[in-house]
Amino acid sequence: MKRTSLGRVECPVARALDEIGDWWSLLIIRDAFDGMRRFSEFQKSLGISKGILTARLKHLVAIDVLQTAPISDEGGYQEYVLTKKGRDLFLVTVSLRQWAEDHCFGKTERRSTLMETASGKRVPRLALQGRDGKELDSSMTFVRKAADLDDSRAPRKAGVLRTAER
Amino acid sequence: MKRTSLGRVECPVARALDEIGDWWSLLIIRDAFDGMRRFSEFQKSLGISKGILTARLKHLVAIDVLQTAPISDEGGYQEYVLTKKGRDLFLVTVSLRQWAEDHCFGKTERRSTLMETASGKRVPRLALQGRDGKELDSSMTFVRKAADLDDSRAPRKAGVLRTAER
DNA sequence: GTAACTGGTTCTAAAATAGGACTAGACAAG
DNA sequence: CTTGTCTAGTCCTATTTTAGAACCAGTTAC
Repeated sequence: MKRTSLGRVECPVARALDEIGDWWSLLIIRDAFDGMRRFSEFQKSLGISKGILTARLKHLVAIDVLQTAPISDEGGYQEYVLTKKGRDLFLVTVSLRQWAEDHCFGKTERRSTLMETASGKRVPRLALQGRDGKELDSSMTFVRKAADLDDSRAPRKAGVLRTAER
Repeated sequence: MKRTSLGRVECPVARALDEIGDWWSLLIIRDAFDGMRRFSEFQKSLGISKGILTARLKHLVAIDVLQTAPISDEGGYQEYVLTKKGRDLFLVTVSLRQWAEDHCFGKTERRSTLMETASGKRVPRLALQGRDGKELDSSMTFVRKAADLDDSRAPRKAGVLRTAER
């Protein structure tokens, strides 16, 4: 009973999770953003078992999120660095970080914070701007299935999104 | 050897993944954004086993991402709707979606697309704006550990982030 | 009333994980 | 160049999680 693969599904969210949605990948990527490069650095930071870390790093290299590079000239150890594809996960980590800051910490709990180097201040809120410049939320969008290419103004199939008030 | 918990870690990314970083949660949330509410809708859409779906829904209700509501007046079936905490995951799904659109599809592969209801056009790119209004990338930020509260201009501890060119 | 559907629970087998023991090659000191 | 330590893994076992199917009680449809 192999874990079901989402690699060939048409929903991009599912494909993303198929590649980096496992328990450890995004934490490894977060550490890579934080400057870590060596096997032992990741292992120490995450407290992950070596077997799992080996498998995860191999997978991330295989899907071109990380790349190996010789650590000095020829022959010695190697390190893992983010590729462009890996660096492009930055906004994913930022969105997760901001969500957790809002919802997963008690008022008095300490947390690490993402800072802007230039200003020395906290990074501003991530926001999705619509065509008119105003902020978009989920109720102002819908998903067009790949099959509906000729029907670009189709409303959300299931009707109005119903949500809880709080 | 229980899966290691990240619930009490100080890094918000880790806490977020502790709550919703498992194999199915974000897909359930994606479907909820897409208007799904009933157990059977989720089960059909995801092709997930009922036992797992039951566990995942219970967990999402327990952490207040979803909420149950009676489907008609008293006694009948119930449905699952997003709470505010759940709706606030919108940008997480958008960032994952845009990343996968860029990196996980062949040129000719069909994909579903997130559309803006007002304009009928595709939702614009998500962008993180710095204090000066310019777009921020990972190299222009650093993580301030909770312990360094009094040291807000500390540079990234591990030095310059090294990445692969491509 | 009966048939089908909904929303589960329970079972088994397979896969993934944690944690530790072990090891080949790199590197450092003398 | 010899010894000792470090690095980056591999391999093993016990436990946990997952997939998939069977089963079941209450609800709705006919």
